[in-house]
Amino acid sequence: MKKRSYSCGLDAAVDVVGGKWKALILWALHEGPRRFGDLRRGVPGISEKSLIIQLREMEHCGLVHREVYHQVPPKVEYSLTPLGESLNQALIPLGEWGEKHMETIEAIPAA
Amino acid sequence: MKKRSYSCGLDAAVDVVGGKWKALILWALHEGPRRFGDLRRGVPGISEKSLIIQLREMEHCGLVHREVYHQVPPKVEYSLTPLGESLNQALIPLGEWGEKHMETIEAIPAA
DNA sequence: TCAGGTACCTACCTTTTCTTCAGTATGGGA
DNA sequence: TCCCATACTGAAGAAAAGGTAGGTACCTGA
Repeated sequence: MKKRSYSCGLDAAVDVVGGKWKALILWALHEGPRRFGDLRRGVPGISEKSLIIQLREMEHCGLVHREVYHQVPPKVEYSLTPLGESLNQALIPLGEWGEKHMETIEAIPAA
Repeated sequence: MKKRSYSCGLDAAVDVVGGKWKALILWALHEGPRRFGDLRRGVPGISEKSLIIQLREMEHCGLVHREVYHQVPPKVEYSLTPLGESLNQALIPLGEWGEKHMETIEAIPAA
């Protein structure tokens, strides 16, 4: 969250789910609660540090819920809140678009 | 475009439309072609430089079309390609989500 | 002759984001 | 006694993104 006022709904949504990882993390949670280490493996390429930061921010925004089990070794489960769930629904068409045009996208030259 | 392979469709879509501005620019084009200066005014807060860079990248990806009119003073129109149009469609639910939850989002404390 | 308007480009700098790597706490098992 | 696994934290630095300020080119009209 950086802004306080938005020019449109998309502006607000991008502010919340923008960045390199948030959408992917949200997506990785859509089948139910997952542990930290499990999430880390489920979002290929992310570093521990980034994952934690993103999770904290999304928790702060009310998108994900964090449940600590006082065990040794520690166990923490992350899950979607209803708000996170609704956002995830809104991301489905975007995911489908990417799926459909993935070959086109991959064929774009780097330079 | 930074990656060559994606873990899922959403990953690919985020790679294409990620960042602070691309989604907003795409959105601003959804009613038809717009001139550079017009776009600049239509995407509040963006700097000239960022707008140009984003437009170039999206042109490169085949999302927008750039039409130069050889006039003085110069006139350049940007419009959506069919691919850009389809991506825009996929962004609609996200925009609606943002619209619906904007008050909630704005109420999130900064710290 | 000279400012005006449009669509840029370039250099420089700051801010933000991401990664890497090292380290912490806990208690069970070898 | 020491190592293991998990879920973190912190420092440091690189890389990416963004902003600012200046300049270019062209023709028009004053």
